[in-house]
Amino acid sequence: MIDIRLVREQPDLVKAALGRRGVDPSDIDELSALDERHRELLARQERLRARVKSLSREVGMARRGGDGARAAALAAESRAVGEEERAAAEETDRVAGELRGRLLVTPNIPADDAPDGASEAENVERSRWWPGQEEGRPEPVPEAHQRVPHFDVATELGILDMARGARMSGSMFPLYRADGARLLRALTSFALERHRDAYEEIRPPTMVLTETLTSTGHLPKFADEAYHIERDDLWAIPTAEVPLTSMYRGEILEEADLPLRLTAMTQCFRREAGAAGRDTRGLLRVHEFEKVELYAFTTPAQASDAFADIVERAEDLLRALGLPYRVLDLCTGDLGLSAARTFDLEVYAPGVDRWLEVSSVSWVRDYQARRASIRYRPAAGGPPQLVHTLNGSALAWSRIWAALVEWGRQPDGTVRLPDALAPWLGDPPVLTAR
RNA sequence: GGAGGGAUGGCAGAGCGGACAAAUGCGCGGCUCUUGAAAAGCCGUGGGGCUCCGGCCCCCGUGGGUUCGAAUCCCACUCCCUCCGCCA
Repeated sequence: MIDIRLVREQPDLVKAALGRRGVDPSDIDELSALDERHRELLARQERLRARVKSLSREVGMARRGGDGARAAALAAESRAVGEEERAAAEETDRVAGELRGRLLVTPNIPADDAPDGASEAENVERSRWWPGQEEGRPEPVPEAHQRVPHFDVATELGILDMARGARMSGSMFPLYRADGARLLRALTSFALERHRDAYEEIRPPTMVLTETLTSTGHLPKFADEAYHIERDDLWAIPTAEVPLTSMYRGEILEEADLPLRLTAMTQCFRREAGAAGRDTRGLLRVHEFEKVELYAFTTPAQASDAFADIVERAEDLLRALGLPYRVLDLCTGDLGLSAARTFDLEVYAPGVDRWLEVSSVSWVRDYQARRASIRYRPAAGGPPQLVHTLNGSALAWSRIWAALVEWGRQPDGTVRLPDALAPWLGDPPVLTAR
């Protein structure tokens, strides 16, 4: 959530900032009006409440003083005021609920340096990398044997079985086999080991409460994108960001403990309701995939370093895997609801001839911390402050798997993988037919 | 799934209808004493909202209810602990 006080005190600033991402200024006016109405109602309710409390105290004193008649009269008056208060509270709650509902779907204020733009077409490419770039070699041109889509390579080798995955779960639920499954396992170990120096490894639950999914901003607005188990009212997580944010929900951290950095590999579940019919072949878009996430709770001052660190770690993995990639600075029109700034990392996959998003690193400022009430006690004293949260994938495996298989395909049809995976897949690491 | 116990501030733990944001201890911060430290003593120390800056209101797991008045009584739910059952 954005801070309602900012809306109250500097509505023009909020309108300008959110206008950059396409929010109608009248939405902000409505927020202001609801807020003002809410405060009026609250003040009225609290005056009544204070009256009830002071009358009740007098009842007690009168009774102890033996003045039964006076006590009865005061009690009657208090009861009347109490009824008035109950009615007032009902209206206050109604307006408060409406205000909260609006705030929950109001997007975050974009960072000043996030590029302006209306859609993904206006994202800005910040950098590009390919193997050998440091030695001055040109961008690689894929060979003919690398121009085979991963789903065909995988069928040849028997390492991915989408048809049988669909048999048990429906389409877009991949089933990896043999070396394909081993590759996935190797990637997770490879990444988690590399993050071990600074990030605590977590294995969180992957089914969460409604409140947990609301804290990150996925609810209420994007309920259609998530799987929901109705009987137990639990949601399948779309990313480890969701449980990790709630790890410290409602807590006050010590500044000395910040930045607090976590990493987690989890299954990620996405209904992809808005993309039905798109990218239905292979691994470009699936309902379930594995991803290693990096996460940080920081003070505001630590946030930009933490952001840079997550981006650097995602890039480091891609370089170690030898995959050509580019870094996109998302324009205001393409930012997710909670994000103030986001860098997407995309790898080029020669078989499908597409850039694939394999990481999205976001600085959320205090937007999720306010929803989740996660604060820190400043070392210098003073009241608790909201933390900043940052998250990023490093990395999402299904698309990495596809890119590795396409780039690594050799003329004989086997797949040569980067040496970085040798500890898990043999030296040299090669995927062969099942 | 069954039986029982529990949920209070950073932690431990009292409070069981009336000035309770809540004893006490620990922890933490400041001060005194001391060459310094320790010990001792004194003082302070939860969060949130609104405010005409005087204050006022809310928060004792969550949500309802009873009452003039609820941390305290009633109901429901959640979570934790112990035992039994079942189970990867």
